Amino acid sequence: MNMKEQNKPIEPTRSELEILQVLWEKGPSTVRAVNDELLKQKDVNYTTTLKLMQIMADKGILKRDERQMKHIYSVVEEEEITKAHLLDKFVDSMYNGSAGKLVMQLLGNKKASQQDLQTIKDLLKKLEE
Amino acid sequence: MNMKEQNKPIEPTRSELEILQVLWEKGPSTVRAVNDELLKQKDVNYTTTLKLMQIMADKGILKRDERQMKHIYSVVEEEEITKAHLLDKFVDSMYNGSAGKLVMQLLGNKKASQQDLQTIKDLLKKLEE
DNA sequence: TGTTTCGTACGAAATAATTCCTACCTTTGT
DNA sequence: ACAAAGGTAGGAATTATTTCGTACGAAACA
Repeated sequence: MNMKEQNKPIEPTRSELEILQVLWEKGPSTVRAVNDELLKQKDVNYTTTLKLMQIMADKGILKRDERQMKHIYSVVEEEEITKAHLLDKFVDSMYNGSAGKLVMQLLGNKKASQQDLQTIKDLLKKLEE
Repeated sequence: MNMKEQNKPIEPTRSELEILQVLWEKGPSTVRAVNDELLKQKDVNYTTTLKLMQIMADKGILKRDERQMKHIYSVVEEEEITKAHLLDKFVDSMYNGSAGKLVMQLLGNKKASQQDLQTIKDLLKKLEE
């Protein structure tokens, strides 16, 4: 019944992304749990979240375990895969595909902490080998 | 007449982003020029692009020079500022604010070329000073 | 000058995304 | 057994975004 399109990478909408983030952080969850999480950030009705998650399941972004009355939703695609894809798209469209340019901007920003710098240095060292 | 909201950072929609990209690359342009550029990627009607750019001007994302019949549109905010803002948002929402995590993913990807790596190393060296 | 081409303005239609109302079922607690 | 609380399912309403038709003015040119 579901019109899944597993081949094409997903393009979550803004709201869908919010839900993905909760599920990434919390792991498989009920709609209630996701909604409670979202409520910490914004005002949202329970059935709105329900509907959204149903739609996402329909699209194949989420799957759910219906064995219990309280359905458990989880993310279909690996978190890292989805993020990698979104990052690629971001780099392509914003930095013309140049990862270097992106990092340059990132490090030029306040966003990069000392710890980040160290992480990156270590990573580079590892890549040398 | 314009409902500009200069204070709040802009949240361009998907289509608006496409237009911004053209303007970033080509500099101030007519609607015709932007549309021609977009046509290389997708099928889009001239008046669609016109309308979109008018809306963007209305929102304060673009400004235009109406002195000539062929209006010239340009981007209001510095390219770097907008990109930095979008990058920030991306890091925050996808990597919980950790620039390090993002770079890790980036370097783990095929997306980072040898040149990118060198760029990043040089940048790090410069930051040390 | 007349007509064709190219431009803007603007409203409205078509789509996409988001939100919520209502119905109805199950579980829980009295 | 009954009421209250908490679930799901769907449709419908709303809002945001995208697309395009039509009107009409200015420029190009035969």
